[in-house]
Amino acid sequence: MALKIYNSLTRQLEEFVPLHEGKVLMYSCGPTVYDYFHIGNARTFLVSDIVRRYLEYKNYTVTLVQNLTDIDDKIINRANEQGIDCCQLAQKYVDAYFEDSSKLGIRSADVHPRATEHISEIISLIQTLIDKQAAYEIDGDVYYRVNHFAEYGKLSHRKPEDLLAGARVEVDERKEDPRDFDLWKKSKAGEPWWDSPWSKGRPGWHIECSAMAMKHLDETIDIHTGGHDLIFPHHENEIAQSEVATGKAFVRYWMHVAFLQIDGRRMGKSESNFIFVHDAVQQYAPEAIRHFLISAQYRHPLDYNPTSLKESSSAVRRLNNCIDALGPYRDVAGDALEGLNDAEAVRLLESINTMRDDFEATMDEDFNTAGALGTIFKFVGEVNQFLAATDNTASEERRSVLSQAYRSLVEVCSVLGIYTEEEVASDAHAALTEELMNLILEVREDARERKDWDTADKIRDQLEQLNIELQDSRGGTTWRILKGAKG
RNA sequence: GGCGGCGUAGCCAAGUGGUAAGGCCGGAGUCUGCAAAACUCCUAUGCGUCGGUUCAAUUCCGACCGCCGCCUCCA
Repeated sequence: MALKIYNSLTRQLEEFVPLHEGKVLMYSCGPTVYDYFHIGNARTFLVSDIVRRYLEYKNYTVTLVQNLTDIDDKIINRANEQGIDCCQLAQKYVDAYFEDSSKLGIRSADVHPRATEHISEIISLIQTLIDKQAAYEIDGDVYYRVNHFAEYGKLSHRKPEDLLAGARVEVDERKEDPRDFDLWKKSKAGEPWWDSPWSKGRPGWHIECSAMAMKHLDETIDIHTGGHDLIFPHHENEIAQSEVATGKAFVRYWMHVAFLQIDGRRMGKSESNFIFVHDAVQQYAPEAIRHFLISAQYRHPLDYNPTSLKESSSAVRRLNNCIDALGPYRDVAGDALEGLNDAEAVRLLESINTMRDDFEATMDEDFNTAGALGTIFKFVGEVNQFLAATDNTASEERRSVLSQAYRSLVEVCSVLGIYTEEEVASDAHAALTEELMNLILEVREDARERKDWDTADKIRDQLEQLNIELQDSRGGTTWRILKGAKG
């Protein structure tokens, strides 16, 4: 099956063929670290994470680079407000970025380059552009000469004249053309600066991504992801800078993530209607937040509201219940599933295969995570049905198929990050917990024998307070520590 | 003005030229001391409106209505 990606550049679904077979070079636009990131930002980061995971699932070797913009007007302003150094401010939010994104299960990129650590690469790229007449210096500032690049506007599908007509561009009289943008900004008093051939100053916003993508990946990369708002001007400018500098295509597949909305409006820093991931993870389980963020296809707007998060929490609980129920079969050996006699087992095996095929077919269509969730939950229902018809003395055949169901389910859920396998609790502490629980359950069982329901219910209720859930069934009482109990 | 997106059950959301995945909530049952979980059944003759093409459209075409976004920093 072939993966297809919607390429913003062509506005079409295209079959994904990486430049180098089996290898994918991927760049994800990361945060500007002047504040915590909100769940709208998280949506984009999460999409990158899932694209990467799915490509790995398809056996590609992925190199993912995600930048950290650690010098910028907003950082300077915010640092001034707080009376601290830009570096301190940036470092604080870099740390927060890693902490919060890791809570959401977003894996670190292979490289997280910072703008301030690539000043020399940036300067040399700017110099190349100047040498090629694609940039010019005025009073220590360097501007990109948009007119020099005939294809300017090809990503955002804008005509040069339209860009002028809109004319919300701040007019700087010194620029040759209002559309020209900063490559290097001369520093004003009190601003941080780096030495350059033109002035003591700092890089413009767009140039860092070109420089760092080329340094850590290549002059042509396969996939570049970012929020929809970055199409213009950020990514348009990246193309202009990079392609003039190298004479090569910069990015082969551009992916842009639609906005997360709140109350029907875009969640944005400038709208003051955002919810920090930092706060959301206090309230909802990471898997629930992920489930919510991927419950719509990434190119469709998604509206945030507490109800949706609650729905996702419930959905994730259903999934966890199913996987937990499969847990006991996890380590059953054997793939030898030829010649099954048990018709039910055969049917479940077919369900497993169907689920995997459907999952892949759906994800192959431009990472349709919402559809993928559908296939997973359909399968959950089938597994539950099978389990309901299977008692504790399941046959070897059934145990083996259940084991396979477990592994398949965990694998696809891991691609989406909506299920995290718990570390095997094997320390002394866990063993003690186990024994204590056995003791408690034994006492409770005695109470139940006597029909002393008050005592039995008291034990159950108080354990629940400790996030331990008891379930009485014919086969006895089971317990488990609730995951994602925040929701 | 230019470019783009969205409108599918109470809510969220897939999807297809041939008759609507999945989740949540709700209702009725099974199981259970009760609960929880799970299971069973029920919940859109209809996919914004109006036209057109077609044997057949929610799916294609056109018009319209409503909502949103980008064109300026924002994922």
